[in-house]
Amino acid sequence: MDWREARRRGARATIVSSAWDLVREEGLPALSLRELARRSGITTPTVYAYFESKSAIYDAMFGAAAEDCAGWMADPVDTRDPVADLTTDVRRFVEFCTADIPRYQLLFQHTIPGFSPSDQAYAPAVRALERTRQLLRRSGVSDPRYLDLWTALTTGLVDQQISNDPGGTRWSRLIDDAVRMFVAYCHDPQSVDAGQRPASSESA
Amino acid sequence: MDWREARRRGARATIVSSAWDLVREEGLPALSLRELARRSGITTPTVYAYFESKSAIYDAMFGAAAEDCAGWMADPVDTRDPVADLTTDVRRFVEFCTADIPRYQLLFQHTIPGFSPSDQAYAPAVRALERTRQLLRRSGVSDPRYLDLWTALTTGLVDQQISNDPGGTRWSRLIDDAVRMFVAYCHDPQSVDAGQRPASSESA
DNA sequence: GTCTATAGCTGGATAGAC
DNA sequence: GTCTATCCAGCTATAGAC
Repeated sequence: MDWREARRRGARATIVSSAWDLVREEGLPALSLRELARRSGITTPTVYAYFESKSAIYDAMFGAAAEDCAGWMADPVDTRDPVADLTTDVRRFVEFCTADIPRYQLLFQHTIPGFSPSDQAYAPAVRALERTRQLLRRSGVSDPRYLDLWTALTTGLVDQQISNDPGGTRWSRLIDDAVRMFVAYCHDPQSVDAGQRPASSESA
Repeated sequence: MDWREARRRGARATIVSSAWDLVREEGLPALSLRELARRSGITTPTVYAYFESKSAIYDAMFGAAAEDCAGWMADPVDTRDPVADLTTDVRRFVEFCTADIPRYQLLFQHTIPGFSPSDQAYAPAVRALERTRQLLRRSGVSDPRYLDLWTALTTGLVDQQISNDPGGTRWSRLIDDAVRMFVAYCHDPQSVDAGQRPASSESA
């Protein structure tokens, strides 16, 4: 392995780390190359020695965050209770997302005007989704429609938690309910009509 | 009613309308007072004759969009089938959100750095939520926790539809499933364990 | 690779004449 | 209320010496 290349990677990683520190404090759109250079102890042109544009920095930040996400979610959860494993998985996901909102915005919302991640930076997210797919399979859910329903449910919890109760637990504490609701329906979607119990009171 | 005041309101409304045209084309963060003035047929200082700051323009835009939302959702849905009414309501909501993504971003995501809506601009959103609460009640759901679960589920569908399949129907076509899943669980949350059916195949 | 210096542009907001 | 003219600040990105 080339030492020069290793040095270069290290310098890039330092800049990306400073960039994350910056946006955590100032917000995702507040990333500026001047301030980034200042915090990294270098000057703006030097930043361009490592990244060809601001967008390339966002891409490297995206890649690092996606790796963090994959690592955070990767711990084994196999307790021989598939539903409990699913619950653990969502809990981890919600914790990961709510712990760092700018990171969530870059990874899962498309809030930066010109930026979309490269395939390389996006790869860990694909792996994470595949892992979720397998967890669902072990719980007896394999219909791809239900995988979509699952991602809607979990990102909805995260989204509401972040948007309407940042730092709180108003939605994250609903994870157990959400998972049980989801699994029950996917296991027996037809049975729901039998349980219908329309309210008789109150109209218009 | 004062004619001067009416004129003033009309001019303000024109500017706000131009602002929405602009962000629909260029994206929410691309709103600039220069371009807004140009499109409105006036100059930048004149904008300041009607709005004291850029943030005030965002606030007026928010208020207009919130009124649009309330109006869009307000049509009666009473078909004497509460669950069908709920489904109609979600369908309307998803259509409203996906029809105009910058509008969705301003209303429901908090993506503009310094901006948060005034209480006045926010009021229609409160009314809409109250209406949803009543619809849920008519379906036999009154636990506030389940209202939160409901908002998570519906915004999750919108969020995934916009983020991962803009212009498509990959998530919006799951609305029926989502509503039935939700109602079934809320009507009988305890029954779900009975339906457990862990998959025996496949491990690690 | 790293710097100084700066180009080139766009932004929000204001002064002051009319 | 509306304009012309402008201030001042910030930004990305580059030129060119070392």
